[in-house]
Amino acid sequence: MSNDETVAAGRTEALDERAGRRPTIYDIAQLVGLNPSTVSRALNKPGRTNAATEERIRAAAAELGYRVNPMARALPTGMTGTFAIVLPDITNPVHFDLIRGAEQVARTNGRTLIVSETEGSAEIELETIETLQSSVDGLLVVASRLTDDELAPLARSKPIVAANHASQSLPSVIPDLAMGLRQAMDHVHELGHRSVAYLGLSGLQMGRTRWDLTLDLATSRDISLVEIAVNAPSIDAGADALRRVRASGVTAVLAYNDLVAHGLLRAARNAGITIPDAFSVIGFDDIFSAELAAPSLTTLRSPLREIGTRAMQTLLDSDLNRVPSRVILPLDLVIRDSTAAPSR
Amino acid sequence: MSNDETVAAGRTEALDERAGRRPTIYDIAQLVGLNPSTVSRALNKPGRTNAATEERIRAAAAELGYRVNPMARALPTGMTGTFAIVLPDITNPVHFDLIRGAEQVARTNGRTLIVSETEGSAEIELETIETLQSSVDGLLVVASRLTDDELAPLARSKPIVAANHASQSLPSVIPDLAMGLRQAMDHVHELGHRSVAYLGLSGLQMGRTRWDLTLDLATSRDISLVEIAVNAPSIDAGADALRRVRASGVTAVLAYNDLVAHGLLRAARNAGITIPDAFSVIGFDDIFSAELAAPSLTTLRSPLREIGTRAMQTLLDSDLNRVPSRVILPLDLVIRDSTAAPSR
DNA sequence: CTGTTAGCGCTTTCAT
DNA sequence: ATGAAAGCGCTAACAG
Repeated sequence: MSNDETVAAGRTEALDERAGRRPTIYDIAQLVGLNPSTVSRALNKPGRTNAATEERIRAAAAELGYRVNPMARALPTGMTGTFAIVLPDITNPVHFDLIRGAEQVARTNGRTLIVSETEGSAEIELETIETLQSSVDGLLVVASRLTDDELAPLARSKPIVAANHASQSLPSVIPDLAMGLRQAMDHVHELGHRSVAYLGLSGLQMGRTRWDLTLDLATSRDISLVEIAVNAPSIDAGADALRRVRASGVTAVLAYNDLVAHGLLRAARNAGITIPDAFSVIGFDDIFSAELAAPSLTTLRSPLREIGTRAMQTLLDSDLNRVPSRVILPLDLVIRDSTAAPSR
Repeated sequence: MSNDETVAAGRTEALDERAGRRPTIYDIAQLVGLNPSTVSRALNKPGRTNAATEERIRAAAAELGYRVNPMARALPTGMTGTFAIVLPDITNPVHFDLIRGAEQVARTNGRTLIVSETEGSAEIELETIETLQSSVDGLLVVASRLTDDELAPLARSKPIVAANHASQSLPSVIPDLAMGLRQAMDHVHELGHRSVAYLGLSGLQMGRTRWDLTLDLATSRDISLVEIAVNAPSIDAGADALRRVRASGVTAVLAYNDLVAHGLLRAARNAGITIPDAFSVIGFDDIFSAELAAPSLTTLRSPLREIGTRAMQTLLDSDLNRVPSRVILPLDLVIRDSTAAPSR
């Protein structure tokens, strides 16, 4: 009889039909002779279906190499299983550790991480967040260029947590600046420095706070403080500042971050200036290159990775209408070779 | 009459109904009194709809703050507008520039980038790719731990391009190893070195190729070459190798990458050994810290960023059934202070 | 040029 | 415990 042939043809046809296509719960349902909704239940709500059928379904799923389609799931549930981290500049090593921490937590929780860069522009940041919002379950904004007033309304549709910068309206995870700066100031004070420069990005919110704190600490220690502006948190910007540092006559400088400090070190070396003889340098963050530099860099170690993990954790169990939490992580001074007693 | 009231009530109701919810094309359609499909057309296929209505629709969309839902779009089209980059270790600075390049190209093309780490495990990599596959339009695999045979079938459902490592079956973007290594060998040879160590990861495919190339180059220059294995492409692994390097009696070493070289430099410094007096060191990649190190590192500069951009471009205009392209980018030796003539 | 209709893959009531 | 049916937001024939 041609019965066999028909069956065989039917099978081949079915296989052909889904050639290339990834199997769906319909394919599984057909294979085990059940309804797709049962397959869905079996796969996602263990226990809410007969143990034996659940087994059959799982077996069929495995056989077909089935993977759930997150997009299709996102539509009815509104849950995408992915989070986004948006930051000004992927280049900055500071952000790497932070991304790494966030990614690790996301991954171990079965979530996916989208990384997006804003080039330090507020408009791009706004645009990015709005675009991403329907694709994610939440956002991590790092060193945001947006104001609290701009961020707050955005956070009403999907949770947003601020990482590495404070926020009134958002949950945030930040390093304890006051603690760190106090240690830095104590250190230079004990070494005998009385004239210090702060190499900062005056434009940013975090920059301002840091300056204010530093000024208070300096004043109370009878240290004179000058501000020298750098226009970017980068190596080159730090190198550019060398002339002004020298001109200022200070004996120690607190750099906005390690990149800026690296730039200063590099420029000094190229100019034949020896550090810490000419002046001491303290960085911020303790990126991996800090200890490799010549001289190795005294710096405030920011728990970047932990900031990333804590921020992602906060995001994972965040509840849209709950009072914003604030996590403040300790900051420690790592003393290396770029600081010493002033030579004059 | 209560007509006004009714209308007003209706309006408020409609507004209430979509409170919190992001507006959809249905909301726009309702607002302008047209069919959702017309809205879809107006927004996506400019020209295929009456100019006036298109304008009205765009205005309404803007008024409501409409944003397309990529998930919803992905379902019927199969296009998600996002790509994934999967790599062994986000920590590795080498990957940063690569990510940065890829992200930049993705973003300027309106695409989103998912970053995923595999911890250098082949199983995790496989799992990751399979999971991600339905969420993306293509994958970028960096320094894959999977074999060509494993990768090839995966690449049948969504395009995959290999970055920074060669592949037979996949389009790939790689640095010109032969060119780079030749320069490195010429450099040490000219300096007078005749006994060199290669500090490599013997497990990896790329590691093997590099070793083979290096061996050929050494042999033809009458340089004796020994292999010293490091178990990870990391600073610590490099530091661990110091004893073996010293024991080998070589006068120059080619490190697997800059991290390994950094580790060696650091260990040497800690042990009071001066480089390049004791032995010369050549790194690989030219990550940003290479020039900051003490001594600054002679290294093969890999066009990491360009590898990232070219790979993403390849992915963007990749066609599932086309012969895999291969882009080979030049590699240059950057001579700094970690290499010098042998002192013995 | 615009409307109708069906469907992408999955979840979720509501029945049975 | 399982099935039937509707719907998430959008696109894509196909009609008109």
